[in-house]
Amino acid sequence: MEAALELIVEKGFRIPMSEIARKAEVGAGTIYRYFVSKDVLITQLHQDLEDRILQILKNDYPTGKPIKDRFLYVLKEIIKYFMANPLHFRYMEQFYNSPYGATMRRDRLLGIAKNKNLVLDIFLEGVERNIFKDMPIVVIFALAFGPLITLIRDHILGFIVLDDKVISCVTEACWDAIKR
Amino acid sequence: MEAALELIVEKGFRIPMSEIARKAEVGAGTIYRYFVSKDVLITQLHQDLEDRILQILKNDYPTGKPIKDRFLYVLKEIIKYFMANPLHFRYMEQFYNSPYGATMRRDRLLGIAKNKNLVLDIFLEGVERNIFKDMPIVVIFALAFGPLITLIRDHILGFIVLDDKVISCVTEACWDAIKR
Amino acid sequence: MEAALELIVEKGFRIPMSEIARKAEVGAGTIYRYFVSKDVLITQLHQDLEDRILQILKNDYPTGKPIKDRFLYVLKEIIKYFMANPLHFRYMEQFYNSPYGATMRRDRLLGIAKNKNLVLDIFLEGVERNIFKDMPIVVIFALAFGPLITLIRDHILGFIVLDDKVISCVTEACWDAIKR
Amino acid sequence: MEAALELIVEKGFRIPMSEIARKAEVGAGTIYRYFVSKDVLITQLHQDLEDRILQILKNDYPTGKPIKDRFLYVLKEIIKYFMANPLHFRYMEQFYNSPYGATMRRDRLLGIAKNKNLVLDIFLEGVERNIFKDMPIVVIFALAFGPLITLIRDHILGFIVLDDKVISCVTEACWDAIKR
DNA sequence: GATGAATGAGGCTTCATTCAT
DNA sequence: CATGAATGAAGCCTCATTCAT
Repeated sequence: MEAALELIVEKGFRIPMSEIARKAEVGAGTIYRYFVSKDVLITQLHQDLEDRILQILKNDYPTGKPIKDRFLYVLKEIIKYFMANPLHFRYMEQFYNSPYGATMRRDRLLGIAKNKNLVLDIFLEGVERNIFKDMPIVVIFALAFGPLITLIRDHILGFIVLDDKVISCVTEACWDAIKR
Repeated sequence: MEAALELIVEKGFRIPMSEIARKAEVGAGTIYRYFVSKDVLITQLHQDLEDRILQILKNDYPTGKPIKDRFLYVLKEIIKYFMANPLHFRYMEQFYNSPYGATMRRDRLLGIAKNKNLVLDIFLEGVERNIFKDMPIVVIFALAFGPLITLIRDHILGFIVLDDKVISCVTEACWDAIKR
Repeated sequence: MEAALELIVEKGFRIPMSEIARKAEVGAGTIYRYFVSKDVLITQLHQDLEDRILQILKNDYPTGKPIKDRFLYVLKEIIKYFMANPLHFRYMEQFYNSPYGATMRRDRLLGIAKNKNLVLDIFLEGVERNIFKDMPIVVIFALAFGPLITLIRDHILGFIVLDDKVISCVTEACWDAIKR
Repeated sequence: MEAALELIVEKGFRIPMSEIARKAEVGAGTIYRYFVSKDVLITQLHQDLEDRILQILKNDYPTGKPIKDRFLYVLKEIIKYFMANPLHFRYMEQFYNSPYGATMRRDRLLGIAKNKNLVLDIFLEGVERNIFKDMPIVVIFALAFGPLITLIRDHILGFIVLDDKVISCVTEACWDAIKR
């Protein structure tokens, strides 16, 4: 999976299985003992990455703290995760914008929708308590997470250095965008 | 190109040339009289779409109006364009997140960076005059356009209806995110 | 199909498509313009052979002649056809005794069951008019055609020369086996 | 061998060795401690089945009885054996009509030719004493055993029920076919 | 002696591209 | 200029066989 991750990020899903095998230093057939097909490998890899991110978000989640704290925690954690794992980000991006991700096709890009106990709750609470602007949840989502994706990509491509100061600014700005 | 656009949006770049030819009701070889290769067809198609969007932004551009007016104009125009041409949006998304778009790989997703006379000017002006927050231009970009991408996708997928009211709310929220 | 026939008879269904292509002096992909898959090629080839045999049986069929004449005509015609086309016989044999033929799996080996207007009629008439022994049609079939298969194979393998005299003897013997 | 028999009958020789191993509840490599290769396994299995049939024919063989008794004995014994062991019949059929059986390719289908002391003797005696029609031994073979094969297959496929009465009829009919 | 994970040659099939008509 | 049949390189996957444990 490591080899697949690296090669797919570098060359796209068209990478031949044989090349993945070579990079992983195993025989071509060996892969098929663990993944029924190329499609399954690709989907599985996505699943794994998503699970990992969700796990990270759950660790140290500041349950009970004010809503703004929790919101900023999630944003920062996601930014930090993808800064530390740029390959994961690039993989997710490719996956969602390809026929492979076409089936799920939700804005689960950051594993958000699935993680109902954490992120979704923040938004529901924010809307109910009139802390957020009066907009559909989906729009709140877009305002809060949309910039992150663009920004992380820019960081990975080297167009910007995301230091703590910038991260603080940006996450605060996202808060500004959705707060009433 | 019309046939290619529709098929690629539906099935991805893996669509065979022969199928594009069939949909276009021409012979398989005919395509090669107009495009040297499949790659060229795909790139050309992207180029065409990008040019069209830029052209639209230039029409009725409110030169001379206040910066906020110009900012909102650009955002709304982009939203309206992609709402009217969902295939174009989906194509662009696929293109950028694939090895085809890997060479340019700038955040030219909306043809913005290229259009230096319009959009970039707005941001430069906003930063210089201390209207915007004190952040790198790239970050301003992300805050302003990131949500749009997510939102347009949601609209195309049917998760939300973008009526004039929502559009106004969102674009205003983007303004909130970047304004000081 | 000619190339496939010869190679399959010689080496079995395991023959690679690439080899069939080479023998047919076409590119490997060309076959797939005419047959969706190897399975289809194999099944189609069987179908064609069967149709040809049925066609031959219909030519010069002695309608109206006594039942014994018609019976002997069919047997002899089949023997003569396969003597003239040994590859066809060998192909049919392989086909029926393989998973390919498993779906039909009837004793249509000689295209008999299908040809309801000719052969089946003979048997039905023979049983009704008490000319044949009092046995199920299926058994009559077996007695009449079973020996042919064995015999034709022996002839093809060179164990016996089927001249007109032997053919007459054998077909008469088949008649003896079923007549009351 | 049991597992191989069942699987090959069901799915043909293309069945993977690994599947045979699984059905036999042994490791994939274990098979190779008893059979050098897949080909050897397949051939050996055939050999075993053939030997078993020959053995059965020898038991209770009515040596010394009239030729017709001995003839009918052999036919009935074969029918009974394959009715009791339909898998064996199907295996033999597949084997002979495949490249595996191509090397022997004699009409040893029922292990007859090999069993010179029993079956062949009957035919030689019948011809010599002018009890049978004046035809080559091979033809006599075909007339006597050809129908059996067809009939047993029909029985296994469920097209007919071979009760004692039908068996008697058929074997008598075979006798009619070859007797002068 | 048994195991079963690993191997990699080889098979089927796809499809971008060519070129004779 | 259009056509579409032909091509064959290249990709995915299978499976007989091996061998370290």
